Amino acid sequence: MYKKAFIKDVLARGQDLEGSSVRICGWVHRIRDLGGVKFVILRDRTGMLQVVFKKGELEERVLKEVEDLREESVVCIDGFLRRAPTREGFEVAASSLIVLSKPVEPLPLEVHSSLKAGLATRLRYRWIDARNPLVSKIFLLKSWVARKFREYYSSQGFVEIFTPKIVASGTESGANVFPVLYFDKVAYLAQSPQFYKQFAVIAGFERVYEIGPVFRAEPHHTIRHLNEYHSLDIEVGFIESYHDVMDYVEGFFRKLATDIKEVSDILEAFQAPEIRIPETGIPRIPIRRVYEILESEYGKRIPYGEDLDPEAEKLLGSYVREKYNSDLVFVTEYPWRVRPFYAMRKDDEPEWTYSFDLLFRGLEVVTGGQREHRYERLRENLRDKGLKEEEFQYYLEFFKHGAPPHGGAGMGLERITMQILGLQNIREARLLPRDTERITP
RNA sequence: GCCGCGGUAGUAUAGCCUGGACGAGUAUGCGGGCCUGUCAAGCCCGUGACCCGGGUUCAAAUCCCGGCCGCGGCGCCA
Repeated sequence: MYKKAFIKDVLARGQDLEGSSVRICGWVHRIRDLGGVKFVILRDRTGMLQVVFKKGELEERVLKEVEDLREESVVCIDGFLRRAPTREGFEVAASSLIVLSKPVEPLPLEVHSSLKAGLATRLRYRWIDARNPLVSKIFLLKSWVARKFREYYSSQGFVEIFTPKIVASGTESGANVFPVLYFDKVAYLAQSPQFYKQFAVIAGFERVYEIGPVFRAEPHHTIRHLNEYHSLDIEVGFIESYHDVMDYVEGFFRKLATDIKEVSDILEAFQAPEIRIPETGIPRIPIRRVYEILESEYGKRIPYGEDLDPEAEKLLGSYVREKYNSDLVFVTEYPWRVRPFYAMRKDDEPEWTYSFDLLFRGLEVVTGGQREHRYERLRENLRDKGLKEEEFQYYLEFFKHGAPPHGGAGMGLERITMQILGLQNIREARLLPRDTERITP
């Protein structure tokens, strides 16, 4: 290994290391060449540190080599750490330089100002864009959210599962799936692990979670949709009502809210506020009540029994922010006509379902609910939706041999990341986004 | 899928409405030079662009049509 320490760790031990020799490796962020003294700002994943090459302090030969450096050259530098009036309080007085790689052509994007470029350009040259410390922080946060997800659900007795992404049919109508050639058959990329996480519960694992890619063939042109994204999925058996599912979702968001201090540096960089959840819990408002609130508070009319549109979600977001001091709100009991066939309908009001969405700062980030686990009811639901039973035969079979009452939720990892940081476009939260036109790099 | 806006050096922009000194400006990058304490280093010299195709016109970066691409709104969703 060329590299022993990250810059952040060197700086953290600055007191102890002062005067002793260190090696740091990374990318050349900036070069300030004053002739007899040359400053190189070296950057790695964890931070930046100034390196000084000074005439009289090192061999002439090394000083010459520095003149060949370009921004984004990859180097290792040996030197000793000393105090200096830099932002970090320290600098490395270089004694030698190892050049591991040098750009073969001018950079199409400048790392330090990449955010001034258009998103299309940045994504085209994402390997350079992502070196921008602010950009990389998005993915450090995303990684953190995924880790918290695993931590939380593991601690609640959930088992991580890994389900197929090549499937025989869509989970609903099949209209928005990507077909793939599977030997001599047509298969599809999974639009959701829905059926298989239910399968896992029924197969006896009781509580399961999965982090995996999902694929949506919708030709949307918005700042909140991707054709490939990562879904945080849970499914849990032996629930008494869909409120049990919401409790588990709420538990995860509470963990995010309380542990967010671990990544406060990232939040600060984005000037993002902490996540507000009231002591009394995330409000749970039936959609029929939401219609009333929207109408009376904002004069916004949603046809009774229809889904909320993006404007309605934003309005509701600011409503709960003011009324409950909450960044989050559950909208519950969605109409049967806008929910999939596997949703459980209310016992007394079959036109409404035991389902919910979770809105985070006015954007839908989670969908969930109780599933219909009763074989005959499930068949009825299919009929009601005008779907052909044959097409869901393999799914229906799961329910023939003992299925506990269960429910679950799917959460959009990129949407959660986007909302925590206040990103303006979901593509920012995906290293290599797939959208209607973009399949490279 | 429907609708709207846009495409100028590597990057980001000015110019377009009102066609003509636009021979396309500026910043940054890139190439070169000066400089021993910079920190968005500075200063000097150089380099480099009107998306593609067609049309209107004496004349098109500018107006019109088509295509491709980009951005966004809606629908759908996480």
